[in-house]
Amino acid sequence: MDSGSIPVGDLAGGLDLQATLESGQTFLWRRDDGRAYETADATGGSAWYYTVVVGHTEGRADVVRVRQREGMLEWEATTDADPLLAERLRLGDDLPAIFAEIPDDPLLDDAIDAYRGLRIVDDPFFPCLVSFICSAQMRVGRIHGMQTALAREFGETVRLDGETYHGFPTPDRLAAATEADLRELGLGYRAPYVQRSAELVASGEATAEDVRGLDYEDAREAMQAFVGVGDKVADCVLMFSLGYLEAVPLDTWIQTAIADYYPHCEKGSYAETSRALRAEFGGEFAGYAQTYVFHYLRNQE
DNA sequence: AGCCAGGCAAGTG
DNA sequence: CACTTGCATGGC
Repeated sequence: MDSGSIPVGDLAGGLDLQATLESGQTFLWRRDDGRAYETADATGGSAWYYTVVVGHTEGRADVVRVRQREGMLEWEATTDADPLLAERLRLGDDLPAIFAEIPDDPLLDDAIDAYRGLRIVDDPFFPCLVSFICSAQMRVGRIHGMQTALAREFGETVRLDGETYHGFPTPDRLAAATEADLRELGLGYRAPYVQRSAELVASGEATAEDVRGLDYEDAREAMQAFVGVGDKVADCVLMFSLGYLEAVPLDTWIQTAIADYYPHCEKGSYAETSRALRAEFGGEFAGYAQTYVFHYLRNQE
């Protein structure tokens, strides 16, 4: 077991680990105090979170545990987690510079003040894709539960200190699952979408490389080659895995925010409304603004 | 009991 | 192109 700590007080804009991991942008981390993961709560501030990383070390999966305490991001892992955490948590993002690009308005100011230090994540593509295919018409807590179930049933196991951990399943493994297998895990009508998209990735018929590097709106179209991916899911994967920080996923919460705060942005179609809200949120880092607003609104009664 | 949740695919006009 | 319908499931 390796360990280390990263002084996050020195980072531009700091870090709020709990908000970052529990804001519904990643479903690959679990809190090992066993508490609910549905919304942020006061006890999560120094909780341990863990994930299983597949493909970081040749020939095996790694376990990484982190917690934030006294200005440090402390980690224990079966590998050197410093570079991994810097990538996954986008510790290099200059938050003050990003906030400077986001306009001031009452909602954005409140949301950013409430969760300053929340960072967009950089998740691996396939797990992120599957997570957001599963997200359709589903609450955050249950999406998280589905990914846990997928890992438990189909993921590679890692044993450490007498505990068994499960990594996220590979495309091959989920492509080989049947729709009935996946329905048994509670995926509902999303089951065939996950299976068919896994086949596309496993066969190479559609991959992240078809999308990476395209201009944002072309990338959003290209994402829809995957089954179960429309405009909204595409935007989530683009932001949380492929680094398109201008993406503004229009989910039900954001639609409500548009109606309540930005009615002039409602243009009748996803593409036009998204474009208008992207401009309203300052363009280049509009996704950051969107993610703060989503987390903020979702945690208001 | 009904309504809702980080929507999408398929069918129709 | 826009619009409508069907789709799983658990929590409130």
